Amino acid sequence: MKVQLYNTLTHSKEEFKPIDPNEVRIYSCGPTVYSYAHIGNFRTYVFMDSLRRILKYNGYNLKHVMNITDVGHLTSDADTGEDKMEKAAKKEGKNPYEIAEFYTKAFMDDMHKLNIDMPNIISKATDNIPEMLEMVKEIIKNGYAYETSKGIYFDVSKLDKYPVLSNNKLEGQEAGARIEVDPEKRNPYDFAIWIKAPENHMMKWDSPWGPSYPGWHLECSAMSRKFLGPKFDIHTGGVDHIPIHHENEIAQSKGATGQIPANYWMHCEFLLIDGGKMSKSLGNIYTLKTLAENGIEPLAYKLFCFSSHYRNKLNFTFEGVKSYQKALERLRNGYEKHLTGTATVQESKLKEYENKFHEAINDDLNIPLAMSTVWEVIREENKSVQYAKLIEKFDEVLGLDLKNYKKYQTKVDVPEEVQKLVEKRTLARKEKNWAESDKLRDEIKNLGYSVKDTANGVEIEKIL
RNA sequence: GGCGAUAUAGCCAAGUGGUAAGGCACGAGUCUGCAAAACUCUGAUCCCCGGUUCGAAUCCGGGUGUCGCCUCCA
Repeated sequence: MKVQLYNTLTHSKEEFKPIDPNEVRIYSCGPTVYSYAHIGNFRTYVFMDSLRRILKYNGYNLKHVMNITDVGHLTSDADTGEDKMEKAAKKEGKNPYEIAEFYTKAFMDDMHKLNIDMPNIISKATDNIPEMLEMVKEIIKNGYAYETSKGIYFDVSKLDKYPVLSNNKLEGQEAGARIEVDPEKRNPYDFAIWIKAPENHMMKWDSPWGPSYPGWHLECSAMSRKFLGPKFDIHTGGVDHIPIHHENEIAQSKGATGQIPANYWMHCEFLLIDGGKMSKSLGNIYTLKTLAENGIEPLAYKLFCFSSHYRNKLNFTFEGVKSYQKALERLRNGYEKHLTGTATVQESKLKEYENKFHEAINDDLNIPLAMSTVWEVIREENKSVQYAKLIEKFDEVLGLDLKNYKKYQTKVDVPEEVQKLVEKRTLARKEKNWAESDKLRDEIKNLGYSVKDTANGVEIEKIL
């Protein structure tokens, strides 16, 4: 079955054809590890996860690289701001390497919680400085860069075409409207590929231009070429990367190798919060931890991401994400029911569901549509292990870890006080003393726990 | 000012020419001492106006609203 992917480069859906039929080569822009990643960041990694899993589902082998940005990402694109890593380090009283290590680990932990299928190569920018330096030299040699007092700048006017991804018309933009004009720059859109370090800069390396450090965009160009070669298949990132980061990455690669590094450029849309932008001033930058504090599992957030197509904005609300916490639990329930089912299902019926699912995911990752098929199978009246197996197969793409559903069933530590009340209530119920039993239930509720009488005995849950 | 996206039931949303997937909530029911949970059932003609067409949520034109980017951001 053909895989269709939307390519930002051509603004259209295209049939996916890998360069090497035996191995799809992918590069994904990874995190800048200067603070905890938020749920908006993770939407993009959930998208990356789906892409990986869908390609694998279609039988492709992957060689996939993701970078960890631990240097050179400035707080302003005017090449005047502070390095994010150093800023965070200053704030937390640590050195930049400690900051990077700490937040890289936090990031990996969260990725694991989301059951993200990880790229096989994950590499830090600071481990690839020689390759970057080499690329700077090539770009200069090829006549695409020049030196100023601040560093080495890429000359966008030397390119046949500068914005290739977006339709931004440079003429329509007012140079310096919002960023300072650097008189040494030849064109307003020229950007730093290599930056001369000020005296107090902590992360710096020797170079022909003295102690200095790389521009943010350079790492992706250098690392993708190092691990995947000058031309690979797919490049992923968030939509915000389109106008600057990916344009500049393409510019650098063209300057060094003469070609656009990837054939397909895929971008995940933003997550909105309550219909608007996520921002520090509104205090709505949520992390997986924030969600956990509200009783939302990481995998419920992942399922929430599946409610919308990756190229559409998705509106996050707590009400909305809670509904997927519920849905996740029902998904597990439904799977469990099939697991113990004894009905026999015709192969053709299974095939029909499988095709429907497969067609949806192959149509530019239409997971929201694919989910409707998943629910159809879950809700199938005839409970059958065959359906359970089919759901397991679907979960190879979804990555909701349904097979291990038991692992996620809430195990709460109940305080002794509550435990005693529960026992008293069980006794009262045995004696059919409903008044007493209901009174005890209220008392337990006041302590923050709810009791449910199920066929298998009493279940206690912490009220969130 | 430039670029772009979007407008589908209470909420989140899929669907790009043939009479609207799915999830959650609400309501009803089964079960239960009651409740909860679980399970089943139930709902929309698709922002407005005009056009193309045998036929449009789906194409075209106009309008209105919302949102994003153009500054760091996934």
